[in-house]
Amino acid sequence: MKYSKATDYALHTMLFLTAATPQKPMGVQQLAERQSVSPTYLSKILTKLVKAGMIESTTGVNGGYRLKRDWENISFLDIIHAIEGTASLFDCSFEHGPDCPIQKVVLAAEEKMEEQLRNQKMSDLVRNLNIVN
Amino acid sequence: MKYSKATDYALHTMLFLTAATPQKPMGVQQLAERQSVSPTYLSKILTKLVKAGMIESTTGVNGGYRLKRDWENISFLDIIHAIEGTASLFDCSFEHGPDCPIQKVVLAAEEKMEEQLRNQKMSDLVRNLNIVN
DNA sequence: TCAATTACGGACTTCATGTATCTATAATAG
DNA sequence: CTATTATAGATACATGAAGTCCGTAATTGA
Repeated sequence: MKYSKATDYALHTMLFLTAATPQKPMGVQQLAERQSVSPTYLSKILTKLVKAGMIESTTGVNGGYRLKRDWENISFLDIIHAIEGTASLFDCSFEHGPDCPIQKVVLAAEEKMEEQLRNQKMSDLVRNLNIVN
Repeated sequence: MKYSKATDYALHTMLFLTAATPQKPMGVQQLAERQSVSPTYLSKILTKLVKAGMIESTTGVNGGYRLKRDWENISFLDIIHAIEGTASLFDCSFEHGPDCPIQKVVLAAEEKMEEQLRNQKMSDLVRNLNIVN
């Protein structure tokens, strides 16, 4: 069980955009080069972030991706959910009613992890960084 | 990102064995029927638990699987690690030194989840159950 | 108006892994 | 010796991740 590389790309891109906070949008070309990933693939990932409302995109010359207002409140969990989906990481496939005791335990543990990821904002992380990336 | 069905099978089997605590070992045949899974497949899963030292197996007639001593201290995390492995669920594939701030955040969150799973013993769960499975 | 630039979306390929089955082997009880 | 049971290897299949290719749409600047 692992988070996908797409999540890795998304988190790093968001960290960079948060640290940069440029007026001008940044093209996927430059963003892709920083992570040694193909632009078209990264584009697909960033489109998910756009649809989740975290960033906005503009086409045409000088277009690209830029943080939206409220960017200071974007958490790790927001980004991860946008890429991985919001399904819980355990589904009891056994037939013993709706409340499986095992399911309850695992989901409670997962909730602890999500609580941490929800409390950690990207903007907080940038604030504590000297070197960027 | 999801826990595998194998983990689901392993957790349920361990819960059942813990609740049953039989003198006689229980054959994979019966264990498999309870979960509607093929015996040979479940066998492969249980072999992992054997190698992890949680249960022991005996071949031949009246053979099967049985809990080992110290079974009262087996945690959810022990079982999950035996099946899924112990690798962390996030690896930064970016090139910026050994300490990636993103990695640190995600791993700290994962540690919170593992802490819960480590504290929850199977035997504790059984103690609070009226109906078994 | 035209051309260059940029994001978006669909189809597709490739590869790794989970899930599962089948069969042969080894060990043990009676 | 035979039946029963776990173990291990080979194999097959489905699914999803990772990534590519190409056509379309929108926008800017000349």
